[in-house]
Amino acid sequence: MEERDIKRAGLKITQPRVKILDLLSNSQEHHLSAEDIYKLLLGNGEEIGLATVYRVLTQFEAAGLVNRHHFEGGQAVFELATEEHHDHMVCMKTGRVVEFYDEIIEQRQQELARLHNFRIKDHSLILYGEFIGESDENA
Amino acid sequence: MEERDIKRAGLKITQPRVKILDLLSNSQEHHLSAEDIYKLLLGNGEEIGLATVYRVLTQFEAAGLVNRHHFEGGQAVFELATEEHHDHMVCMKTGRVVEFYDEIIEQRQQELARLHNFRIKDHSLILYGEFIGESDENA
DNA sequence: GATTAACATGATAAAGTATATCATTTCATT
DNA sequence: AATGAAATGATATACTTTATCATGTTAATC
Ligand SMILES: [Zn+2]
Ligand SMILES: [Zn+2]
Ligand SMILES: [Zn+2]
Ligand SMILES: [Zn+2]
Repeated sequence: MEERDIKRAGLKITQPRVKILDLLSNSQEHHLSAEDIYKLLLGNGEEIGLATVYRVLTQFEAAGLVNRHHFEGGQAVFELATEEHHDHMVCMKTGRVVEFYDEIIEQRQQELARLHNFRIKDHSLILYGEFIGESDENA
Repeated sequence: MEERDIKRAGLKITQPRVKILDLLSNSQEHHLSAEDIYKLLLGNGEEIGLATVYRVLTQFEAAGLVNRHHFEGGQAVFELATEEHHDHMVCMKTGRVVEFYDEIIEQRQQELARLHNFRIKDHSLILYGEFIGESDENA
């Protein structure tokens, strides 16, 4: 994701938009809440408003540049939409997020939808638990 | 679910608790938000406070009497925990909720967890879309 | 490069969902 | 019925997100 993509979305290339896209592209943990992004940017010495972060993320989502997920814990998290579709395992101790994709599950969803005369537009599969043998020291 | 279950949970049998349990037991749509419950009870002429509804639902959840789900749309919804585990399809037009259970998906989740050294404590699978050939007249 | 109109930002207000507080009421035991 | 413990409900507060709007920025045009 780069400036090209912002323009392609019909949005002006502004500092806040570029900064947010850069952060999502380069951050180690790439599932970030709006507030995470806001604080990380402030920590980097950038000037940005929280309202702008929320607004831009919503615009990016509408443009298909980012995906929004509702993990438990109040705040939605965002990630770049560069990767293929995947679902998530979330560690309840450390907050660590691992992505996975399983063709069998995806196909069964379609099959179940068909059985119920349902057309799937989107879905959310989140496994909550913990990684075995992992401490929560860096939670 | 009945008064017996409230007592079993170590809670006093009070009017608000009984009313909420009755509503969840007898309501046509049994996935209700705290505010749904509050307004339905008020509509029935019952006197109850919104804070009590939230408090009681949280207690019921902790006691395993109800399950909480985070469908999209801000408010969490609750349902009695009498049924076996199931997942949900949610119509984005009408709000209609259909429950399903698929052994293959459940087993694949376990398998994927094993592959990632993950112990599943809980999971959430929600399919969003629409039921084919259904209008949104009573959305 | 300057002009300019449209667009974007950010401080703040406001909305929406849920929890905390606490004086009063209800429950359940004696 | 008396009584202490627990629960209620009005309200305040917390928390996440969106709306408002004066000001600042972008990008197209000259
Ligand atoms: Zn999936
Ligand atoms: Zn992801
Ligand atoms: Zn399931
Ligand atoms: Zn259900």
